[in-house]
Amino acid sequence: MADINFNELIRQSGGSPGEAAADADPQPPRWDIIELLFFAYRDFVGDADHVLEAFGFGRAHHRVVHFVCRYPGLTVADLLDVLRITKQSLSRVLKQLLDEGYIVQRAGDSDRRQRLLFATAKGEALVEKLARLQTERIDRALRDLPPAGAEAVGKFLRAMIDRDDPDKVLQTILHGGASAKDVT
Amino acid sequence: MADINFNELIRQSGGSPGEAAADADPQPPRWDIIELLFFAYRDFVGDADHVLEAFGFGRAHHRVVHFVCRYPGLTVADLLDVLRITKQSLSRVLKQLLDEGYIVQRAGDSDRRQRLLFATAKGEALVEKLARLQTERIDRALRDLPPAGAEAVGKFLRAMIDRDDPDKVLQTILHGGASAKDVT
DNA sequence: CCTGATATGTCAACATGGCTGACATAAATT
DNA sequence: AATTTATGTCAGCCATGTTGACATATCAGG
Repeated sequence: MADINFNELIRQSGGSPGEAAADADPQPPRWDIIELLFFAYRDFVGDADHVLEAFGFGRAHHRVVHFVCRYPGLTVADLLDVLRITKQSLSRVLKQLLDEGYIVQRAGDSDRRQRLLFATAKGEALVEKLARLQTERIDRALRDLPPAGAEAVGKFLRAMIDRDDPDKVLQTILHGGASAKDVT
Repeated sequence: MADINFNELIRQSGGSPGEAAADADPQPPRWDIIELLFFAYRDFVGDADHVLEAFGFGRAHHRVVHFVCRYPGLTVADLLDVLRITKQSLSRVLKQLLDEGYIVQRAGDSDRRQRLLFATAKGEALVEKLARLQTERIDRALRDLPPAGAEAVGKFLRAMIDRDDPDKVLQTILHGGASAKDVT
């Protein structure tokens, strides 16, 4: 293995000292948070990856069945807004999930062009299995924090999300509170 | 657009009530955090994506040049550990970054088989440009938190990362503190 | 009722960035 | 001298994103 001593090699926080020399470093890069986000998210989604592999699915399938399960009656258009992918990309994974009985469609009530999507019991079971894994990791990470700390984490994550052009699901998450029915 | 009322459709937190009926719901899924992580990370990396596109690069290039810039002298093997990809995948993007002058190689001192990687000024400029964008988002999100809140976010992210089989870079991040030289 | 807009589905082609397997070279190690 | 290690490279496959074009069903308005 390589024998580098990283502790001597880490780039120091200050910028290269050949610039204007007095620009007061407006916003020193948050190297720590940037990298922690990378590693944390990698391991977070990694939990699900192993299980998904056994089902012959990928992350794309997880995202689709997750949001359909969580927001029953979601239309295809809504799902496209949430995932921000093209309908061609969606249709590939959605078709598999439909064929294999993880999701069912129903024509819309007021608009019969729409396909309302619902997770089957099979789909719900998969989503819950995956969520359980990820929840374990989250609980473990929140366990050592005071209640105010856990609250801060939620606030932080919300504040990291773009406010402009939020889709309906995102609106619900940001404003409705996860088990909402108390939105005006 | 679809006219679903999400507030009526959100799946309630409790599980399906057809089970053992008295298993006390060991760990209710953290739907909120799971979804916030998805959206937050999507927007977080989205910042960089637009800039990268202008350079003809993708996320893979960003990760490589980022870690090389941050940990100068990183070997190829170390980089593979950090990114957890195969050398074939790495070589594709690494070659481009070398050809276009964002990164340079040098033979190792003690082991001349190794290729120590260093970011050029051009590479550093790109990394800092991207880090500045992401830092703005992070600062914005931390701004409204008390100091204890920001600390909680860091702790949370660290605790979300797998401890087993950590590579050297990760060791440094988790234990060395971002500007470390005080590790025994 | 006809017309145009909308919601969805589908075909074809392509790009990125993962992967495996096989093999080559140079340098270190034994 | 033989083996192992660090790296590079070729060839091909897979998952998942993209664009463009086009078909169908349905809604909505004159």
